[in-house]
Amino acid sequence: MAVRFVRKLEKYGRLSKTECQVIVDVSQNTRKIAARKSILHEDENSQKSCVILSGLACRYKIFEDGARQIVGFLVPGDFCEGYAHQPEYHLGTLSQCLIAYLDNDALAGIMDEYPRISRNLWRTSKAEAAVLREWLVNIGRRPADKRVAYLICELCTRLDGSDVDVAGGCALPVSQIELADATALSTVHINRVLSRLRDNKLVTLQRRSITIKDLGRLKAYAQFQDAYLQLPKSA
Amino acid sequence: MAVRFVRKLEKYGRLSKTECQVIVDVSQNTRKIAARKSILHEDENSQKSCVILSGLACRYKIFEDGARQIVGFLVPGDFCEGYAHQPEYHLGTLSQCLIAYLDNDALAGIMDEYPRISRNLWRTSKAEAAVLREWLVNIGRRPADKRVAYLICELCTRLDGSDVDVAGGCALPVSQIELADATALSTVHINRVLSRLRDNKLVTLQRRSITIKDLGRLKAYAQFQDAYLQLPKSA
DNA sequence: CGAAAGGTTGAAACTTCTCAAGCAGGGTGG
DNA sequence: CCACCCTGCTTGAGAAGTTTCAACCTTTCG
Repeated sequence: MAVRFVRKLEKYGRLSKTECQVIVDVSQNTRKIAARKSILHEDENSQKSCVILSGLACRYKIFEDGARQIVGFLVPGDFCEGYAHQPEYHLGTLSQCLIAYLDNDALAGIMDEYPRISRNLWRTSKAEAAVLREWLVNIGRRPADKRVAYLICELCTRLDGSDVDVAGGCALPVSQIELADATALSTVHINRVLSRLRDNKLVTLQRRSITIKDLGRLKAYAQFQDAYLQLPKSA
Repeated sequence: MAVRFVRKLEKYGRLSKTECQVIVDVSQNTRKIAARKSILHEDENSQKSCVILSGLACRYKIFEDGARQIVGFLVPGDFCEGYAHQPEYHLGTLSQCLIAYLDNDALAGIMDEYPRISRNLWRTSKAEAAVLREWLVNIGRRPADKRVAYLICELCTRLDGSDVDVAGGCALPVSQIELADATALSTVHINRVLSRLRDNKLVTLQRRSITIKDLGRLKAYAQFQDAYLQLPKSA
């Protein structure tokens, strides 16, 4: 996740010509349906991995009582693997997505042939863990307003690092429900937080698009440091 | 982290004879000092990794205001890498530990020589991410009592999977302060939670040791499933 | 146009935190 | 050897943040 994989994608592109099964997953426009309709059910497809080529997706865990915790977003370029041992986790789309699937057996063969691939996958996984740590800290230690602001900073920064242009504003197909599930807050509270952030002229999130007047101010407010994302340009 | 590395440790053992610098880090008995005294400061030693051979350690992030969030515990056999891009993270001991340090340059050389190492490191990193996801869900979606119970289940299960014998009770050098920092609760609340768990005869945590009358009952209460730890025997 | 999903608002309840004070025990110095 | 001190644990009470419930509004989509 997290790390931009332009270079890596080229590699995967090379691989996909021979090994990958590229599938267009045209999910419904309705976000909720799209999110509920998972594209990688672990119990069914744990032997597959995928790369997000376009669109926005997320990983989430569903509890028996229906509660959901989103544990990460996936932007174009992100690699995502099935969790063989965690059937309660799913991968779902938040918008129309183009996704390249990759059979895990094929991946194993590729790693044998190209040793650098497994090293890159290690990097990928470490980057994902770095993001998870930040989410943990964010949910664990920050109050609601900064928590939401921080998540928005991360999403925008990662989108900006992929193919999306996030200057001042862009499409962000995330509903308040999904924001709530990602930040471990209730939807009602998310709503109040967003209106406060809007009143404070920090960020406006409406109609599936986001407007940030002053990204620097938002980052400062959220105490957001992008080093953990290990973006090429952040160095 | 998370995954038992008995087999892997043998490999590291082989490596350490030639490449690793094995250092005994005898931290003070006082837990707090030990925890505060980090053993891998990112700004200083980001080019080093290590393997915990014995004892209990943790990773944590410190905020400017002194708040701390523990993002993971390390039990014997766990591999731990420096975070070059996240200087606010540290690695600290919770008890006397024996730690093998490994220079990252040496590690890179080893990976060139033994391609399977990088694949194993990928596995390691994926296992760490799996644990982080569970922590995220735990902190995000579970009420305080179950949250603490869940963490205790994880710690005991992982310790049981390393060299420690956890039948009914064992040493657990974790203070209430550290539990609070790991579960994103206040120490006062941790105290009340622990006394409730004790009253309900689920778990007793006193004097640096833990007593569990009925582990199955505790796991059921915490809704703990150990599949994500990918223990050899859990299959 | 109607239905369904998501967004908005208010009020009450609940969980958790903060502040504050006191207790317990282990290690250290007199 | 004892007293002291420091750290961690315990307890109470009030405050704060967040959730829940419920109703209503708005937008989207068929």
